[in-house]
Amino acid sequence: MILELSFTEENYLKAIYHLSAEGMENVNTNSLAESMSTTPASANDMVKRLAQKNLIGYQKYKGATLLSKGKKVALNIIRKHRLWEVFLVEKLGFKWDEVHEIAEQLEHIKSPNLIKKLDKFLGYPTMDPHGDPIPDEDGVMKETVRASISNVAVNAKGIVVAVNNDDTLLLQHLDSIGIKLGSRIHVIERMDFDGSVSLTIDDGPKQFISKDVAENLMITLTDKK
Amino acid sequence: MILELSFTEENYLKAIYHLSAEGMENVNTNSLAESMSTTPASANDMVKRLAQKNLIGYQKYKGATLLSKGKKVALNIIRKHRLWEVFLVEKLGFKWDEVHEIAEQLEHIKSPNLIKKLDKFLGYPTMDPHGDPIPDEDGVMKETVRASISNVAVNAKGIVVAVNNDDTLLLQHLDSIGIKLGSRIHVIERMDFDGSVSLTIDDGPKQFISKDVAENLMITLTDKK
DNA sequence: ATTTATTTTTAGATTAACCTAAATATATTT
DNA sequence: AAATATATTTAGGTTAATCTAAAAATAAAT
Repeated sequence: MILELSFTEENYLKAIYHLSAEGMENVNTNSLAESMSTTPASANDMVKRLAQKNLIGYQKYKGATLLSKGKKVALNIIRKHRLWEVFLVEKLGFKWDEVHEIAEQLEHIKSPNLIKKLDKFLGYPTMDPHGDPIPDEDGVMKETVRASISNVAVNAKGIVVAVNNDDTLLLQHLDSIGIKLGSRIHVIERMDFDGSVSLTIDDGPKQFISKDVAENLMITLTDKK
Repeated sequence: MILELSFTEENYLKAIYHLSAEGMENVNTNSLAESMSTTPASANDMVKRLAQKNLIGYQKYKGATLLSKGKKVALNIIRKHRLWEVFLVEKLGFKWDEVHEIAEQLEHIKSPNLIKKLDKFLGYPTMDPHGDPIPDEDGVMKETVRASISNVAVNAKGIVVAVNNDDTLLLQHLDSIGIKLGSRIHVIERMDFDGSVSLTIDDGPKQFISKDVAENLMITLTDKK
């Protein structure tokens, strides 16, 4: 049987997934309603509907949990969302912080073939522009590791997700060499004697940063397995 | 005021546009219902709704016509549809006859900025993979001219929309040199003494076709103005 | 010019997704 | 363990988009 879900149903499943991932064992009605910007009554209606379709488990007053079917749907939506974000940033030139809204729409386009081809077109990325991992077709995500550039292996690729220091001079320096949140980093070499690092930023020319800068730059990378 | 239309409303406006373009002065309820694969009662409901929003003109028993506001919306949807089709074919490698369904979904994504950037990414195309013209941001379409390759100017670019002959040998020949409906043709040279033509197919290597073949191949091209 | 056929409209229902307000459970305090 | 607070559910209603069946208007045919 082909499972035809509405945009709303898909969004609820996604919200339940995210709340679960944040540690909520049983997703309660109020959190879900808040996360969906709606009323508890509406969320409750939807929870009943999704439970009846065997996408989530639910008992009165006990909250909701994704069942395998629902989890698969949620991860597929997240996969689509993140792939589209990569497309918007890398192909269309959007900034990493402009793409969420648009991806929220694109994630509901129904065509497995489209996503296969998009994935290929993008070079099978494993991470979105925010540094979050992209689930594969079976819903499997590579673990995301967050580390300072001074600690990652040579040849590592990752995305800048934080700067551990709000020193104006550092921020200005980063700006001048073109590093910002969302920048794609490829670490090329680390000099032993002073800990400085050579790397590329968004596939640009090779650049050098000092140990001091490297230590303050956090990137996420996807670990094998 | 920001005009927020549902997918359904957008689809009805598009259908009314297409029926009008096919020569129907006042779009009647039955045709509209058929074109939307729904009942006359439903089409009638929607016509009333669209008329109330000043998108179409409508009088009982007299059918519907697009008003300027509605026409603008319709042309914008068509613009988005056709740009997405170009993307699907040229960037993702879909066949020209596989993209309609997906573009029907993508055309409803709301983000003017997205379409601007997509248009740029695609190199500001003026024609979709079926040879239909793409309206610009103001809803203006270049006229589409349909002509045999033996008649078009040297340097013309167009899309194969018909083969004026169903001779099996011709069709096999076209197949062997890689010409099919939807192929992008760039005419490079025409030899005066025998009427043969050199051209590229989908930006491939230069190829030659005889006068006989050229005469039977119809392409569309967009005319200046 | 009636009759017949077709088209269009209305009336009345249904379903998904929402809402508010009230009722009921569960949790937390005292 | 009562009382109070919070969370959850139910009851009842709304709107968009659909439907079927019947009524009304227009068009076509005899």
